[in-house]
Amino acid sequence: MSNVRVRFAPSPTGDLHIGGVRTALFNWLFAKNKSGRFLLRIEDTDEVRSTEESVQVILDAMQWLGLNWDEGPGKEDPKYLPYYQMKRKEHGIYQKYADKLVAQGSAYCCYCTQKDVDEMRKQAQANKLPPKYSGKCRHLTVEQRKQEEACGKKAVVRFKMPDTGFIILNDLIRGKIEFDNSLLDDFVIVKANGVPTYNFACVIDDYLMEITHVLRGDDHISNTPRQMQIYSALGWEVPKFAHTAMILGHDGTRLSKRHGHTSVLEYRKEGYLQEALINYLALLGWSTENSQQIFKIDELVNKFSVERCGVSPSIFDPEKLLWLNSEKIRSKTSEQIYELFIDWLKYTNNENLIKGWDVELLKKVIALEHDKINLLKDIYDLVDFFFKREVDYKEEAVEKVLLSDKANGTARVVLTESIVRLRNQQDFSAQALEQYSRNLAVEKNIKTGQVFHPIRVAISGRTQGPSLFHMMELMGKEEVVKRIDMAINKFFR
RNA sequence: GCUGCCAUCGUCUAGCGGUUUAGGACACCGCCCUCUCAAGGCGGAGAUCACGGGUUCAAAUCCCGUUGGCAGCGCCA
Repeated sequence: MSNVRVRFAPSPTGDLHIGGVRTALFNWLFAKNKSGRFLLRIEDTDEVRSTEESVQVILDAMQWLGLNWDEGPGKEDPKYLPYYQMKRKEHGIYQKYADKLVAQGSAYCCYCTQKDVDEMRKQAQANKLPPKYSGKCRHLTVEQRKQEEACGKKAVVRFKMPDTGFIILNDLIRGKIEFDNSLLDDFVIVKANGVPTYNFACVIDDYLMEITHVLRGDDHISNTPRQMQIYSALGWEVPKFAHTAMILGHDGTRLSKRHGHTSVLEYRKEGYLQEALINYLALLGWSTENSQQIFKIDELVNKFSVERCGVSPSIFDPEKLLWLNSEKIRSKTSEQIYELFIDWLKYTNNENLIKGWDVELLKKVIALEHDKINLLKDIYDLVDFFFKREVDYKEEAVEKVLLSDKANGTARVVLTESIVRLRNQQDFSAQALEQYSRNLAVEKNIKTGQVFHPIRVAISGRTQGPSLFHMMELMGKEEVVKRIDMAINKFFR
């Protein structure tokens, strides 16, 4: 095992997003590829928006995706726990370092109100300067501080950014990026309520959890110089950073609700396979030399490298995801698809849909419809006519194949003849049935299609479906005859 | 406004100075297969490599600039 330690650190303020999954996936792949450890840390310092339910949803989603963590909630390592930031806060972890920074003069208490700060930012922006906090409270004397406290004001702790110099980030994906310190303001590291802010908690935890590599979206690039300054002030070694390009919606803007499904859960409900989502997301912002498209998870692990991550953002393409899903489904056995279908029904609370269905028959029908399944949710509509007592005759199909001028006469003859002859048909195998049908066509001097199609519609109610003769074989003589009879009664009486 | 990132077919991408009349994949179109629908096979269309300058014998590939897009600029993460 290497010493590589990476983490996925979601904030539990909603469902797990496509973008979040991609970040988690890259971290997971990186860890597996390097025989390192993948940790899950819950960044719940947003007391207003963080929820218990959201934590559970994220945990469930990660599990479903197979992005299992080596350390994190439920898999605590005594050396690094706890894995929830609010719990870590209760342990005084952040306060300790905030105090240290204040004591050594790298941070200070600030009593400015939200309003004051807004005003300063507006002012700066009006002067075409970057919106910065002015540093007003930087040099408060002990006296002045006491005075502010006496007024009942609660202080935030601000980090003192150097006024000069540059900080250089050597990004594993993008190379060298330079930041001008003077453009950055003294950002808050501890809020008035004593809770650490993201940039601070993140650094403290990454250090204490001995994170070696930080892989995250490039929307975090601008946070990096701030975080690096904290590492530096504390005399800590900076981890390696790798900023991946973001995933955008069809209009090229940051993926959000208005782009349709953004939550993993929605994809699960739609009947996407976990491996299809993983495979697709791996393709967004990462590629191999030969542009391979379809990967097994192990292959992904073996071939992944940050060096081959792209720098330009990519647009999420639902169509390609769908294609990958159908590919993954096609690569499974019908037994496996059956299992997945059952799991999906359970997950969506639809088990009653197939109540009373013959499981063995279902598996065989799935095999027959195999390459038409794009999503697990497609299966029901593809197979239900096998199991229903009453055939649901589609109006269009009946009109076109049974009743139209073109079909008129022959459809009726074919069905009435078939009902008698099929009843006496000894061999009900697909092969024999095909022979029977072809013979009938020759005998009546009509095209094979004029035999096949009416029978298809009579027994299934639709014009589309699996191989007719295999369908008949599976249904069995009794059912086929019954259905043809039903059709005759319905349309030719 | 400030700062940063990015720029190859509609989309995901290969490409790391000559092997490129720019390769693959999705989607699209056509043909074949065929009892329908799919799947599969074959083929097609689709990219003046954002633009403009350099560097070089040679540039999608290196450098500079321009434009455009996106992101960040919170006591959110």
